[in-house]
Amino acid sequence: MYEIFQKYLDDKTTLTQAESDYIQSFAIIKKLRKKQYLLQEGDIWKYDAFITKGCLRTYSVDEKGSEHVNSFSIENWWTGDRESLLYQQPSRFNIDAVEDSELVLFTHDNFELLCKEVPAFNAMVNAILQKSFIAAQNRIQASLSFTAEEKYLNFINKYPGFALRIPQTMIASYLGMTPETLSRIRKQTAKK
Amino acid sequence: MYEIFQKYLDDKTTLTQAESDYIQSFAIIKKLRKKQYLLQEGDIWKYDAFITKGCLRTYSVDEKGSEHVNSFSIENWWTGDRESLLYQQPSRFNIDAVEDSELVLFTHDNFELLCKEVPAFNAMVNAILQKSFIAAQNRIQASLSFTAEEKYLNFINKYPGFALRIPQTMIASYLGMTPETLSRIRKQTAKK
DNA sequence: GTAAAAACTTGATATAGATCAAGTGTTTTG
DNA sequence: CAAAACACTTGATCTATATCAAGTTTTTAC
Repeated sequence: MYEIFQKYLDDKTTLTQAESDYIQSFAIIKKLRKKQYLLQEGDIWKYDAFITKGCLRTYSVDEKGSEHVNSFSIENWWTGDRESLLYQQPSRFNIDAVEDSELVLFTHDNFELLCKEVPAFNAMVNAILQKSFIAAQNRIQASLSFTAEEKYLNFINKYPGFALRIPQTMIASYLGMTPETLSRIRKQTAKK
Repeated sequence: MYEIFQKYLDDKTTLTQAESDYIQSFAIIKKLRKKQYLLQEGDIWKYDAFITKGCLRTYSVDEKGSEHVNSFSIENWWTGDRESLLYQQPSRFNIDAVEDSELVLFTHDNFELLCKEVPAFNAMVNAILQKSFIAAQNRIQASLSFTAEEKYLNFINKYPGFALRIPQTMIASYLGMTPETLSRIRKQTAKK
């Protein structure tokens, strides 16, 4: 499955053969069965993880035991807990597989080495971080200014396809509403 | 007021005198009166802006005319609209001064030049972006899992001092509730 | 220094969305 | 392939927070 990551690199950067090989030398391939954890609350996250296939979800569990989905990540995107990684502190999140999935992992030490030694790789990583931040900003704005229905319409517009792969309960949680509310909204918008 | 930015740089990086001078050569000092705009919706944002004094707020206005505060930024922090900057598209946000404020601006072209030519500066910028992203993630989590009261308590705990400088109406908007609700929560929590 | 504007509080009422509950359909798994 | 577990729907009711309204306090600006 490394080819998919290689294709991603070729698309996002211009690398010499030596650089490509160097990057690949650090890659760890990991497969996850549906529902399998990549990270559990309390663990310290130590990787940078690229998804070549499947779908993962990042969520937290509050004192009442309710789950809150922070994000979904699918193939050709990255996942992990940056806060736990940066401060090397126990994670407040769980990450698990929504579908059978395949990942390319780098230990963060190796990843930082790559950033240092391969300028184009570093530039790519910064560009990703920029976009992640912008996406997070937009999510905050949506959560502040949209009604439940608007949140749903915005979601399916922004991420068409997600709705087909991810159980409604999880999408409802991601959007900050109950599954019942989402079910009613879907019924209502289907009519129109 | 450049000294405050210089102190920030000295604190966050190790620079040669030449590098320091180089950075300063691009700095633009800007003063803002309370309520004055730094950026208005529809404008394209072209700077990187560091606050040496005061407090700014970033907000959007929805179709019904309601304002939604996306963030506050105070001295020793950065502000701007990264989405507008990165894609050079009209901003959906307004940024204005909550108090009389002073900024150090860099045009983004110069800023990128600095990132390219001064590695320590580039590293600092990446570290800021990391932290900004983590803060945004945490804000999303809070908005998904907290009640109105928990949001307020989390806010004053995380940003003590903000509550004293920023009108309650704006804080309420930042927290995604009405001013009336915040007023009632404050009354209630004061009793305890 | 005073009038106007803004910010905050408090009460009454409304409502979007939550919760509880029960039924149906659909995967998963031994 | 059967039954348990899970996902979704629908209805009835509840509740946290919004909205509307009026009064008070604080800030702003000439």
